[in-house]
Amino acid sequence: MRRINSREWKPGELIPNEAELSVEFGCARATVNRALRGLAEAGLLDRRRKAGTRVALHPVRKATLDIPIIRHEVENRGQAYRYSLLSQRLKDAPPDIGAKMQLPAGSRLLHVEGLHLANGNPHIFEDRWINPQVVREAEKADFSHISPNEWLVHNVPFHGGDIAFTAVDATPHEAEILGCRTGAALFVIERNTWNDQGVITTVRLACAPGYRLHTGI
Amino acid sequence: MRRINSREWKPGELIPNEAELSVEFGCARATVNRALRGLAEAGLLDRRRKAGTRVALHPVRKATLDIPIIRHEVENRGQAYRYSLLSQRLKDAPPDIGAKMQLPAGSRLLHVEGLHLANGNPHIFEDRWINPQVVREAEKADFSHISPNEWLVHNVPFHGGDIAFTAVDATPHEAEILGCRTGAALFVIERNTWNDQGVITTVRLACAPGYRLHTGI
DNA sequence: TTTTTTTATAAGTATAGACATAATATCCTG
DNA sequence: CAGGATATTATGTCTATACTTATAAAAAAA
Repeated sequence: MRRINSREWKPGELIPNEAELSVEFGCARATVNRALRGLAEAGLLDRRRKAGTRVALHPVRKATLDIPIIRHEVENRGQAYRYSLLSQRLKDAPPDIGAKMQLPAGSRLLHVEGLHLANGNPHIFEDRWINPQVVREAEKADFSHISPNEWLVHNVPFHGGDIAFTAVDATPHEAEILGCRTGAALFVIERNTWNDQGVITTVRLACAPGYRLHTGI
Repeated sequence: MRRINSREWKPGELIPNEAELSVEFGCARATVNRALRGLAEAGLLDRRRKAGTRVALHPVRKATLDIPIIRHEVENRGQAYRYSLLSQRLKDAPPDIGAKMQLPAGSRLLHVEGLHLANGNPHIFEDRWINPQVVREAEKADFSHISPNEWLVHNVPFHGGDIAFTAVDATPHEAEILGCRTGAALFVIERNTWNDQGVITTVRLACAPGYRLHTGI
C-alpha cells in the first residue's frame, strides 16, 4: 500500500509476483496472497491469472454502505420508531412495475404502502410491490404492526438485488404523507430484490426532507 | 450459506467452530476459516475470538458502490465529457467549511467551482475547498482543463474519507449553473477526504435533475 | 457480593508444500 | 501463415501444522 501511494509502483504497472514478494518480505507465498487479495478487494490492485498483478489504473474507491432495517436505523439514533400501515391490497401490476419485475402482463401483485416514523415525525414513506408467486406467505402476512421491509428481511432470503438513489420533487400524495411541501426535494431509494424463483419485491422509499445517507471510505 | 438461508442455522445462533466444521467437511481448518471469513465479510456471520461464530442477527446487507472519476462515469455511458472551470480563488475559510475540515479560524483555503458536462448538458456542479496546507501543489495547479476531482485522485493519495448523500432544493445559484428551475430536487454528494497530514478537501457535488446513483447487492 | 486473577478456548495468523486453473507464449504441422 | 497442440507461468486453492491473541468463563481473592 505504501508503494502504491508513494507512486513507487505506478498505476498500471506490473508488480513482482507472489513468489518474488514472499522472498523479499521473508514470508510464505500464502501470506503474500492474503495481503494482495485484500488490496485487490479494496480496489488498489487488479489481478489476473498468469497475467500478474497490476496497480489499479484508476484507484476506484469503493464505499460500502450498510442497508439496515429502517427500524434499527431509527432506534440506533436513539429515536422512537413507529410504523403505520396505509394500505395493503392485491392489484394488477401497473405496466412500469410489471416491467421492472419482469412479470407477464396482468400479473397480480401485493401493493403495500406504509409510513415509518421517527419520534412521531414522518421519516420514510415505503411504497412496495411484492410478488406473491415468489413469496406465497406474503398474502397472509399482517403488515399492520411489522413493516414489509422488516418482515421480508426476516422471512425471505434473497440472492441479489439492485439499488438506485435519486432526488425527486415530492408529489402531492407524498407531500401529504410526509408532511412536507409539494415539490420539496426528497431523497428516494429504489430497490429490487430477487432470489432463484424470480423478483421478490420492488420498493420505493421516499425519505422526508433533510434525510442524509452516510458512509465512510 | 445454504444452512443460513434455509434457517437450519437460525439468526443469532452459534455455529460449530472451525475445527468441528473442518472435520465435518473433511477439509483443513484454513479452508473453513477462508469460507467463514468470506461469509462474515458479506455480513451473514458475526465472528469474535473465543466467543465463536454466530449467524448475523440482522443480515445487514452491504452494498458497495464505486466512486468513479466523473469523467469516466460520463464516458462509460458513451457521452461526451467536458469540464468548465467557473472560479478558482484563495479565500478565508467560511466558518462551516472550516469546522468541517477541522481547521483553525481564519485558515486560507483554495475554493474551486466547476461544472461537469455530459453531451454539452450540465451534469454535476462541483463546489470544492482544498486545504493548501496539506496539498501544497494545489495552489499552482491549473484546473481549467482538468477538474480538481480528477487532479486530486491522481496526485494526492488519501487514507480515508466520509460521504453523505442528500436531496436538496436547488438554490438560484445552482439552478442557474445547472440550467434548471430554482427549487428543483437535486441529488447532492458531500465528501471529505483526508490523509495523515489532515483534511485534504471537502466537496459538494450537486447533480442535475434526473441523476441516479446505481449499485447492486 | 464484588473485584481480580487465571485458564481454557476459538478465532487470527503464519508456514511450507502441493496441485488446479486460466491465460499467455511457443512450437509444430499442414 | 493460419490453426491447433503444447509448454510455461502466475494466480487460485487447499492441506497439515504451529503459534498468537482476544476474551468468556471459571477460580480465587478481597
